[in-house]
Amino acid sequence: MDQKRVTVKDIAAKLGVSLGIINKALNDKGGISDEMRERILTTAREMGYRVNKVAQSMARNTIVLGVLVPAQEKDYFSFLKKGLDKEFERLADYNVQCRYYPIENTYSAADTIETLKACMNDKVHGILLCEYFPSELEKIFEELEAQKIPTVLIGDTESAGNRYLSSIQVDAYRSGQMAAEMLHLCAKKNASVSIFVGNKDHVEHMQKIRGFTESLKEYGLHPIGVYETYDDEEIALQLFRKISGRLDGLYVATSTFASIGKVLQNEHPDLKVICTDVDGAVAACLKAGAVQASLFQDLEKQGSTAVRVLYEYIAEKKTPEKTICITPRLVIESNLDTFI
Amino acid sequence: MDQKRVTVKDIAAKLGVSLGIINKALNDKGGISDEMRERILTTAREMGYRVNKVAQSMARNTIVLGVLVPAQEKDYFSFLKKGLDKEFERLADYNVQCRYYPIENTYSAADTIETLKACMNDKVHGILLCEYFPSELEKIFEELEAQKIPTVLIGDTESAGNRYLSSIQVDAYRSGQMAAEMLHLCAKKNASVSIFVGNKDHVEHMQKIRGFTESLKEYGLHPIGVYETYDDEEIALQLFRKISGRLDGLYVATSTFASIGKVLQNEHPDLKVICTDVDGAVAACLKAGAVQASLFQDLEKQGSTAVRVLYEYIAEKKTPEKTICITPRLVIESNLDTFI
DNA sequence: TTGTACGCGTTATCAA
DNA sequence: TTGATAACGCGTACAA
Repeated sequence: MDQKRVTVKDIAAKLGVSLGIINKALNDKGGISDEMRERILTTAREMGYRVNKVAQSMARNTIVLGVLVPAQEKDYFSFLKKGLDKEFERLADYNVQCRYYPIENTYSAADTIETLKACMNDKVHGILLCEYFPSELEKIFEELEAQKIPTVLIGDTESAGNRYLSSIQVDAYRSGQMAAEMLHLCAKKNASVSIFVGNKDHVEHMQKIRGFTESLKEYGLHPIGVYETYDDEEIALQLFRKISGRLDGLYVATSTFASIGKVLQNEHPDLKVICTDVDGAVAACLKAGAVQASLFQDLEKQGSTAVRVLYEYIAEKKTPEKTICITPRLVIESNLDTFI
Repeated sequence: MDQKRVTVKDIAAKLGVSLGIINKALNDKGGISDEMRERILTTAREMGYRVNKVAQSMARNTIVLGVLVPAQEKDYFSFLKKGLDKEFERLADYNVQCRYYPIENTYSAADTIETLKACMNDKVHGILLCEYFPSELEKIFEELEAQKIPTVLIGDTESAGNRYLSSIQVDAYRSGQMAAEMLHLCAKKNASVSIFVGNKDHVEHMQKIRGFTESLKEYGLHPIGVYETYDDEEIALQLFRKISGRLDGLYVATSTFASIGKVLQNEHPDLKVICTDVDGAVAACLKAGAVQASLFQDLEKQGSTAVRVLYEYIAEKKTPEKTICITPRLVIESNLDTFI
């Protein structure tokens, strides 16, 4: 740690060649003889050369990243955006520019394609896609691949085939497992439990259901139904009222919890409940003891991870995992304040 | 986000002055008229200037950080060191050097003072102290303060008076609270519970005791004793055998758990146990269901945070919190693998 | 008090 | 295929 780092200059001096040729060798560029490349690479290795990323980022051309976002930002999206902005903030000093491209209607294939084309026209070096998107996009993903524009997805990957660099996701299967384990810990033996999701069509929710029900077996808990709330508070409440009588434990795997939370405190003192994420309703119920725990999905981290992964691929040729899962974090009353 | 960042050059050009004077104004240096400073600072603000840290770190002199470590590394220390090294690795590109100073006997005031003096002789810009240390150090801390060498402590702060920049600690009080809450969730009502710590003299352990016992009251759990294991597996086991009969729940607030773990699985199926950190024994018991949860103290994060805080103070004049608490993370069986 | 010039480690451009 | 040189944004030493 004490001695100075080896620089390209040191290599050039040792070999008696110029800096330009060193750069070509180190970066796999053309216009250099095989012999020279070999010579440079071996001495670089011998001398323990490692590129200085800071200097590198100053010298190279600006990297431009295009981020496709929904034009009408939904509530949950603000957390994601916070993560994106935070990471772009950090990368600003690294000579990285971010360009946001709002999509009018994220359910329209035409809108999405149009926006992606605009992105490509602007010659961005990488693309970030942060919403569910329609299924007729195969063609445009082919085009992106042909133009070697790496694309990182947040969430759903269905319509992208395999033509994306990486996707950032909630570790949904594990969420289900953790919820089941927590219910196992705090509910009575052989308890009857249930799960509420938004929509079974959603891959993420299906994984939660799988993780949950598979773990239930191991813990000897009794599943009594999977219910879809369609993320509607009214529906959620009605479903809850219908089944709450024979319920010992409940995993609310979606953020639609407020309506249930209200009746929970007074009417169902013995019901054990695991929630998802942390909003005002969840926090209140945790404090009141009406909810035992919640699984914080850390959207902000998803956002910052997505940006970082894309940047590192472009700037440092680091190939990320095809699927990056963000592990949910366990929230209970006594660590609640660290999540707000 | 789209347009280019304002640089010192831009400010100089707009004002028709030189770069040197801009620098003096921005960095509170002498040899500049008040009027000029004012003029520069206001236009800098108007133009939205923000320093480019990357360029800054390349241009300035190397920052040298001294790290005092125990010569005989104890087991737990390797995790801390991992965090230190990781952060130094990251900062290497930022023109930061790290110099390790081993202390022969960390319980000897003379050894510690000698090492600190060596550190000062080398004109380090900041110091990191990562071990408990003796109590006769007030003088040397005064000297450090006089020489304006910022010092960050990891763990104990007793002998430093108030003469340190910041200290990084486990959030011990909260650990106690979280353990109590977890026992409340999984043990029966009015359960009798106990806590094992290493040593009551240790501030950190006292805080855990406080957090634990205070929370017990709120949850209606019955405390039946605080026990010191002196981090000795034998003692821990003996204590455990003595009281386990009348115990419903146990919080093992120190890493001394292996011996208890062995007898736990067969002999005490109904006892609820919360552990600290994750080693082989804890992992095995979590998998077997003999331990319900553990509180991961993230030593690695403590290490990296300490380095980062010290660096940011020196390089960016960012004054950190006097005490930085690392919140423990809840480990259960289904997220266990993410902690190893 | 202000200005000038050079250096940090790398990339990029153009000439040889 | 190779070399020389100018950037990138800032700090620093020294000259004016």
